[in-house]
Amino acid sequence: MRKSALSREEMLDRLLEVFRQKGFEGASLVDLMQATSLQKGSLYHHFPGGKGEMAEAVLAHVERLFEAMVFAPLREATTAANGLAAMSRALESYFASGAKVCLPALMGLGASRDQFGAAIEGFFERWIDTLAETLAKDGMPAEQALFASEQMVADIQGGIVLARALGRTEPFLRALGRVRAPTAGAE
Amino acid sequence: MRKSALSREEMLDRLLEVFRQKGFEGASLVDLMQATSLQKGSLYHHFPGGKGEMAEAVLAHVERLFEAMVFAPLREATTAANGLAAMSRALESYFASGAKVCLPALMGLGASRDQFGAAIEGFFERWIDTLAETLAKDGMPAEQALFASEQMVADIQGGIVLARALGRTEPFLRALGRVRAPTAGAE
DNA sequence: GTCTATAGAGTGATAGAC
DNA sequence: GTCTATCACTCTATAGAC
Repeated sequence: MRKSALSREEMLDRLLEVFRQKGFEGASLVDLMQATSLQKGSLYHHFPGGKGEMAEAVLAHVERLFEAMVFAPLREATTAANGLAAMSRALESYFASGAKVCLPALMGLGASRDQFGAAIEGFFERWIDTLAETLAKDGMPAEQALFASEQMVADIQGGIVLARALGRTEPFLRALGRVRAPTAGAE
Repeated sequence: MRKSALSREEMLDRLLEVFRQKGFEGASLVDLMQATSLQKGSLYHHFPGGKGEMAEAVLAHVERLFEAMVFAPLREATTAANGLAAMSRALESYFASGAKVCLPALMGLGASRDQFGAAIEGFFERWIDTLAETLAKDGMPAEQALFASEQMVADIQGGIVLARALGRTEPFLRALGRVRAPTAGAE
């Protein structure tokens, strides 16, 4: 019984799902145990720091997922339009068309911001910066690209808020549409 | 029978502040007692349904605040530009320039959405609808006004998310700026 | 034997309800 | 203030791979 039943990746995926659904304060150890099919002792073996260390690891996991799914395609795109299209596609599937929440945003709004501020801040800074570099590929001045990127990320996050609040996915999908066609709204 | 030390309005204001800072799950009865200077028994006298009823009452309170501070000025404005300026001013002070969170948004993202979905949905629907009617005053077609309103609310909510996440108020203030000057971004 | 992952009884503290 | 349930967490034990 020594081999790990779950890979660390799979474990983090399941923990992420619990935190996304219940938030940090709302997620109990029992929830986390059930999601991973692990007992308390096993969870504490992997995360000696308890719930806090789990959340920290999950936030790092999310940033790795974004690096692979969003940031890398943005960097590799040759034109801004291509990059935006790739990002839009990735976000649509990652956020399940607006039904699923952005964990760094959720934790940033709540009280857990105090404990995880650095990871949350890093996540959004990296997103906005990477996006700005992509927009600069079309010759947009650096400062303008930064503002446009901030607006796009804000629009997307607001789209998720509205989609969740209204119980409809359209607000999120329309926000993605605006990002894909920045003729209206990016400058 | 003693006179209650706090008016109901004042009580709701203080409860709101706790829920804004800690979220629904994160707010404990002790937190709520301290914020209101009330004992458990007194709190349960005012809200027999416990924490859930407090949150319900606080959400209704927030909608009343918005009605007075945001929706009414929007309705009374003679031009869209005047309405947007009034809304922008009200939001800047209500959200303390981005340092304070929007409770319906926070609760909509978290698990408390299940319990308070109706109030959260109503809040945002009302906001978007009122805003769309204001934009229609300048002759914008109804459907376009609805999309533009949704985008504005999304941009503002995203601005709050980013302001909190990054620990800077500028993303929120810039979102308000875009709302005030809808030449870039509203259509 | 050692190391690693799983397991679960049991701790005190605190939760929300009444 | 009193209640019980649940909280996050500790500790010790065990099973199997090396």
